[in-house]
Amino acid sequence: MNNIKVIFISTPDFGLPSLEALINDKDFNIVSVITKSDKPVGRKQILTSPPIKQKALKNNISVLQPIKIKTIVAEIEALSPDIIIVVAYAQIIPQVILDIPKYGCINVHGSLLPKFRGASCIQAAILNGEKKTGVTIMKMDAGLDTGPILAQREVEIEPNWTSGDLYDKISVLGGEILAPTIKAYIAGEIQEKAQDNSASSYAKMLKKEDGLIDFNQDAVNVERFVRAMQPWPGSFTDQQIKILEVSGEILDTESYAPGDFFEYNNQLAVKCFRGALIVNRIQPVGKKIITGQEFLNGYKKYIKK
RNA sequence: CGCGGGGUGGAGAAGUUAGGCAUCUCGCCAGGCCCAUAACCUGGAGGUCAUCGGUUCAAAUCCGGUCCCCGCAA
Repeated sequence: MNNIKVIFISTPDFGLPSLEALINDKDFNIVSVITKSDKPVGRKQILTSPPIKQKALKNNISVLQPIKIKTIVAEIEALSPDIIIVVAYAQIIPQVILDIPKYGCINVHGSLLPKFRGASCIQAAILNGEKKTGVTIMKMDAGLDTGPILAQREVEIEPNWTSGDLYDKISVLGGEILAPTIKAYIAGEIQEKAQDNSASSYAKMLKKEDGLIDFNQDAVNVERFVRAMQPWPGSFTDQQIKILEVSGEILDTESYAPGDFFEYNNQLAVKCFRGALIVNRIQPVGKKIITGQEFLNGYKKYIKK
């Protein structure tokens, strides 16, 4: 099997390893890449292309950037793809498009389905305190991440990993297994495995305000939360202070209220509902990222005696 | 010109609203205390207050220009 006509749909750099894998495999012929429109980015609001578009153009692949994917059904039909591959596109693909390719639409998803369906699957795994998660290649159907599974690969979650770390890992892993899985699938060598809906969970898309830390949680949960919200949306207190990195767990801190900053063994600590955490890196709004010790030295008004 | 915060000894901050001696915590150096110490005590060095200009008897502080950093937004 060679010269498989592929349309690749993705937007963020999460999809880059997958796109690269298809580009480097001569059995695939990428007839088009579909991604989101260019957006103004940064403080200067410079119009910037999605990373996927940049990669595609560098490899002379034509790029489509519809506002709504529904508007280019005819174009997709005209390309007569054998298969469509979707990696983190942030739009629902309508049934009319799912029906176009002979071999259907394939999705690369950043969790071990049926666990953590939805947009923030990676953050959810850390937030939930999972020991491992992974990547799933599945056939798309009308539901949200409900289609039959073609392949999965597991990743151990290291105790200090942020969502950013895990994201990188999973995106690379997805790129590694994508091409072989699709070839095996087209060759009819894969038995599709239906998802066990009773074991499913759903991780809804995060918003900026979801990064507000709830110090009425136990320290162990707050620590996971801080890692899960890194690098986006970040974790912050209601005092306009971002907390970037915490560690450890202190148990004998009865005299403070949840959310209080205090000094503990010459280090900055923050009280949670049960236990407290050492704060390693912190950032008051409008200021640079500083260490807990620096915060202790300079921001005395925030420190409870 | 998308909105907003900031630049003060080596680090992090206060002081700017209302102009009037350069302040605090930490670090550094020296000495002391101690069996000993990252603990404690005493003393010391280290500043063109980002930068350029203006107002004033007097500017970190008020006015104008420039450079740089950060948050929001994406």
